[in-house]
Amino acid sequence: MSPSTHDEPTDTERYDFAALERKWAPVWDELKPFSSDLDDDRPNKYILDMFPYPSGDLHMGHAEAYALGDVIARYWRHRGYNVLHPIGWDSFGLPAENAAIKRGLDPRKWTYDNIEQQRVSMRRYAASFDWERVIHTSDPEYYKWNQWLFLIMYEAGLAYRKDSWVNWDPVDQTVLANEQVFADGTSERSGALVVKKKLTQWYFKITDYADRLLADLDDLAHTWPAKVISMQRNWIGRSTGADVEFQIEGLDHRVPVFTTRADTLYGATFMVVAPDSDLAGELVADAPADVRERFDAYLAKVQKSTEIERQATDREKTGVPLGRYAINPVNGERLPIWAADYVLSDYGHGAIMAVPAHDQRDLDFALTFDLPVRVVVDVPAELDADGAPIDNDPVRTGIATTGEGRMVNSGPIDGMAKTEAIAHVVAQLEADGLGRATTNYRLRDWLISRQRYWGTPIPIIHGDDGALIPVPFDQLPVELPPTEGLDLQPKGSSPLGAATDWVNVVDPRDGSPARRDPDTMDTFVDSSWYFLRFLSPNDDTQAFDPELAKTWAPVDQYVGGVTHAILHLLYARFITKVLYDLGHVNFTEPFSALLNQGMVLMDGHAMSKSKGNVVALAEQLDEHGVDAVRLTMAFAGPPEDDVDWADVSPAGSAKFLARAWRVANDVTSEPGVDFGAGDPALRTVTHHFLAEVPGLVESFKFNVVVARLMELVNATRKTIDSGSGAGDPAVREAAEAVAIGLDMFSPYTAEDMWEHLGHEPSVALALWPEADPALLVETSVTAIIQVDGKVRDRLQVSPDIAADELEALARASDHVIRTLKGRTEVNVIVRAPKIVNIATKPE
RNA sequence: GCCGGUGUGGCGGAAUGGCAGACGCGGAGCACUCAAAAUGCUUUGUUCGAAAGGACGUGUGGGUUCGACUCCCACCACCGGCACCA
Repeated sequence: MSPSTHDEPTDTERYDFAALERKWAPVWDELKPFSSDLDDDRPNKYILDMFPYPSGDLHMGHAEAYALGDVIARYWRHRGYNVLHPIGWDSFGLPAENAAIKRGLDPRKWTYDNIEQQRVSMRRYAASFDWERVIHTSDPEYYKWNQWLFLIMYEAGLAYRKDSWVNWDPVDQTVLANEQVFADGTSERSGALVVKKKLTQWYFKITDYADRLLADLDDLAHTWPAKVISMQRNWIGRSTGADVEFQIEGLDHRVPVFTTRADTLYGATFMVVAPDSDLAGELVADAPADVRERFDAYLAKVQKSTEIERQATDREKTGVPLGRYAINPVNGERLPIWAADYVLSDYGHGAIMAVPAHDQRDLDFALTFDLPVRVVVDVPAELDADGAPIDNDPVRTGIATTGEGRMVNSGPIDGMAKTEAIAHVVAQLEADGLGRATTNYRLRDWLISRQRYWGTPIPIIHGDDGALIPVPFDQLPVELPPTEGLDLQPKGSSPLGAATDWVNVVDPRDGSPARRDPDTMDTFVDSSWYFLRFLSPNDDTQAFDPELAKTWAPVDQYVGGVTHAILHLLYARFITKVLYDLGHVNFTEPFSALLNQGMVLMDGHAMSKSKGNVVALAEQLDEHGVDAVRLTMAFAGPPEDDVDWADVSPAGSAKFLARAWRVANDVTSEPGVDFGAGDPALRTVTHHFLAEVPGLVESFKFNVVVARLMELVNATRKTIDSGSGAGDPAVREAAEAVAIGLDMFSPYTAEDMWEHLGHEPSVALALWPEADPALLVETSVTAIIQVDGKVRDRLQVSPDIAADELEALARASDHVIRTLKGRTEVNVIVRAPKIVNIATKPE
């Protein structure tokens, strides 16, 4: 039988989530309960969800993130805070451009159509965003300020051009920042294998900030996930050591190398330079033809190899001798110089001193090419099962010794331990002007140029003499030209270069012909400061209002996925420090606290079309309702854990919502009734709930909050059905607490309950009721009676029972008497009123 | 290899050093129903026992403590980051 032929009750006794959504969405549209006036006198909270990229409609991942962020935003409103909870779109970027190319459309259309679709879905999803502060990074009114940011950084020397080996995505036909290349050498965007190209590009000088980006992580250690902190530390990759300068025979300047093991300097037996470094070229410049040919052939081979091949760790060492010699500054020894690709041109100085005895890479190389190995650290040998020392000679074992030991074969530092030896060598080098203590970073400067259309034009004009001329501030924005007549097809250079009318300009200095920079900025520039734009989204005189930034920024709580652990979060931290240094903001970190939500999985796997396990959000919403889906996201577990949709029950959530809703329906007492006359047992449950939930929300234990809501609903149901009944004021008090608490998770249901309880919308604006301390005092507690730490009895006692009285009660327990039989007491612990523990031993 | 995190019922998960398994899913039974759906009630860690009542139990092995899921040490497994970075 089809359900539609049923005689369904049409009255209000039936919970109908779809009807609630239809009923309340228009009321909220009218009421605008989440529009924020930044000037009222309540305390501030800035709650920010990472803004989405408009790729199609919202999916389950968005649903989780926005459900969790909304719990926090709604919570602080209930606590009486003035909450700023804005939303916008990160709407520049490659997917729009690629989709446009595929369909022959303008990327604008694809982008803004998707934004509209997502906007409609978000409103249905009832995320409590302030819809009057929406920003799109692809609006000229927004990206104008990207250009402003670029220009102030250029003036400060923090934006610069250099010719360097860069990561090139052969599919998207653009360069990428280091952060956008995965460890396996593939592009974060297209998945293509990234190749190296030598190009002149724009960079932001993030390396100048490496130390501060690292040090300030300490301040975030308690409010950011440990995982993100650790990933950023790894990425910055600080390494302390020393620069050592080597004289090269026949060269008029010394060559520095970086080492973390200055103590092993006496063990250096050769030097290696990166084949693609300028130094290598210089060293072979006037080499004999045979050396030169070998080197050129090697360099060509290295440049053809992919990042993956180069990084294979068990790869055979390769290299060529350059026929040149370096002089060891501490003992004057001549060290042959080789070129080998295990040395990287863009780390340290692109050259190393090789100490094969104590560095595995150098040892592998030395053994391959039969170079000398000299032990300078006497590392005590480990003992085998019979107590005999195990041979640890690097040449015989092929294993470099890296442990602690005493220096040998090292002249004046013989006998010293590592730390002392390093200090001694560095001090000597400094005294001789041949070296110094220094620090290196894995972090590289941020490459921001992109050879694509759909991004912020770089506001620079190239004079025909090669001069770089910043576009004057009053001529911003440099707007993107229309796509008509432009071929957006990726071809290795920016499509903007072909927009003749746009790219050809006059040199502001003398009126001669000049060209605009044809590249656009990495879209991570857009998102590195957007949190400031929300404070004054329509300001056309400045990027953001510095006064509002003082009171509202940094963001109190940022919510988003761990995918941006390095990329976006590192860039935003960097740009914030730049804005601080340039006097635009008075803080140095953009996000005071960070919550990473987990992923939504299906059957143990990330959802993907190829796996065929995609759960459609729209279908879930239609089947279970917005409120049930949001509640399910929060109840599934700790927010930072992944949610497997196969393991959770939106139907169960809907069932609970119906139960909660019926409780409010059943209430018969009038609004404003004196709760004091209500059933004390239920009131105690309610006030424990009111007291406990704030701490739970503030420590992100949303799943426990939902459990507490369920307990409160169950207790209320029980009071209605088999206790003092629906007219008890305590039932109303409990139902009101449920409505306010439930608003954080399931606002439609909560709003309807609130109305049934005789209140005006919106429940979202209702203040959290204060817990009455008098009701939190227990009149009777359960004391645990243990023998040898095992529970033997439970006694209901007064909370202020005296210790000796409790002990006496415990000893009177049958269970205790029985257990003590045949044992001798050795100790008694009494912690009244909670516990008595009698420790015994056998007689 | 280095760094970080996590290990609790059939499942998702609770638990300021003090009742392990809250809350829910799933299962079983019952009520309502001609029947079903919906709803409600009971029950549900393993194991011995007819029951009363025991024993065991939070990855493994130690330790601290009257008392350890919780603190310390060592190890194992899984997840994540970095890795030819000198």
